[in-house]
Amino acid sequence: MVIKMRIKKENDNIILEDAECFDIAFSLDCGQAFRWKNIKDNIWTGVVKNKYLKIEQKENKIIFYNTSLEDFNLLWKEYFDLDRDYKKILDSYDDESLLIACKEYYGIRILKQDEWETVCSFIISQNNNIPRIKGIIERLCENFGENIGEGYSFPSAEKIASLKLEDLDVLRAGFRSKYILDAAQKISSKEVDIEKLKEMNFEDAKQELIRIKGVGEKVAQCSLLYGFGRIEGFPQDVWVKRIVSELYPDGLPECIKGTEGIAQQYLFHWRRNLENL
DNA sequence: TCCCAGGCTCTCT
DNA sequence: AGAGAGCATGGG
Repeated sequence: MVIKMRIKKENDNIILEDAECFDIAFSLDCGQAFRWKNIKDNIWTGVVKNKYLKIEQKENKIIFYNTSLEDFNLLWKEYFDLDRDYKKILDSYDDESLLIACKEYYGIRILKQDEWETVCSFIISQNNNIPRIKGIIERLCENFGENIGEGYSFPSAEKIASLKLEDLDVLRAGFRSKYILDAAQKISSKEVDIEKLKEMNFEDAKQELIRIKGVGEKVAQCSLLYGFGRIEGFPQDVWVKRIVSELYPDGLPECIKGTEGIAQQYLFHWRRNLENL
């Protein structure tokens, strides 16, 4: 499969030209990742694993500042899911409402985030609102992550597992702190083994994740979709449940079979923004 | 002030 | 197995 885009190196930057179906603002701010900051216009900064990135979109170009070709190929290409043909997938949809959502928010991509970070982040997301989720995660990184010069990395499961429950009070995460600690302990001890999860089928992997306290159906689906690249995941939060009951009471459209997670992300963002009008 | 947030656990039927 | 209360905290 060949995806239409051109990759150029210019000074210390990587320039991506004519990438199809890639809107960085939609992708970074549609509720799947919580650490990206919109510093101005269409410029965003964030930290993934131990790398800081400043990224800008203008016209047909996306600029990855201070990025080596090696980092682009080894990290960012996967993170932004650049080997997947989103245009082809969206073109295959034939459901009326879904097409509206896809047209309105064309360019959302499913980010391939770090597995542990995703599990932890979506544990924090439960019964919570997005500004507060971002705040808790920011405090988690500043207090327990590593200073990488510009910003902090997301702390490892091992680091969090070494802490006491009351050490997490600084997060002001409420009842979620004990879940964060349990997730860190089970993952760092490999009682829940991330590497093995990657080899499992979707249902088995989901059941493994649910062994972590504070991880239920929804958090497990989010983890698999955003952290493991399992685009067949279909997390149903309050918004998606509304969509399903309003539009698809008799079942999801056949056309999204296999790419449910991508359809879900467009529908989620669309339905959620309708409410804010 | 009150309601609610990208839910889960525990308890009671 | 299905329903409902309780949960910590703070944004709007």
